[in-house]
Amino acid sequence: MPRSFLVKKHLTNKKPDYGVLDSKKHDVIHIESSSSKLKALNPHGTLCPSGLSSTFRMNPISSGMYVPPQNPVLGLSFPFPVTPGPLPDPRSFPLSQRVLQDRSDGCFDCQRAFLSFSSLADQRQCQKFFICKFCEKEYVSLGALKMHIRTHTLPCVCKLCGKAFSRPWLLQGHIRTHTGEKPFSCPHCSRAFADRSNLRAHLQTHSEIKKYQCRSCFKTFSRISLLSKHEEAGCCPVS
DNA sequence: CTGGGGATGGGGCCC
DNA sequence: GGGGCCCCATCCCCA
Repeated sequence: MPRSFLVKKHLTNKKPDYGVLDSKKHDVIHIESSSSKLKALNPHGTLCPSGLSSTFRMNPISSGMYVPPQNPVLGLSFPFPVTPGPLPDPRSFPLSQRVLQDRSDGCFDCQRAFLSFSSLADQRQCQKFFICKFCEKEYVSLGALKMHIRTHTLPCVCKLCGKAFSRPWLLQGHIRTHTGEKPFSCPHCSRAFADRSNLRAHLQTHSEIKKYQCRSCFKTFSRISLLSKHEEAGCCPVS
């Protein structure tokens, strides 16, 4: 359920070793482009001896993508599309790749590796990140991090069954499963729900035109999950 | 297999 | 900065 633009998630299964990062600041590699040519620079701005040919290799799985060897500090790879001429705006990348682009937009004051194109160098900015000590997720604000940490500490405990939740209102919703309280009523039928989101999903069942439509057969569905199942069944091959 | 309800998770926004 | 709420998403289960 990757939805947030704030949380930084690791694209690869291998997580970065921040301890190593802290101790080997000088090993961070800065990768730049010159037109369509790529070169690897060290933090001092000088060309890495290995140069492009030994720094990048073609991804055997995804043609058209260059996948550099894992960053020696972060243990991460930085895949990005290869396009001759002007390089694309990273914001146009799929979110999964944009996360890595965002991650790379730090500076050496932050002791973070970064990956950028020279055409976008002026867009680079110093940006602090707040890292969860439990799972290493990164957040752009301390408040967001504190909120996230609650998902680990689970401070809200149900007195009736002992189940713990990260937020008071999650506990409140859970308590309704004990009390049977259903404050959210459907205006079209007699049904009532304990959760507003579930009422919203229910309201879709009253609508002739559902929110989610198949691109192939134009059949509509009340939930994205139902549409996904429909597409996976083969009605709407992904173009 | 499909559609829908129940329960829950998590980031964002507002006060 | 914290709490409450919103919205979206997902998983599980059942008819």
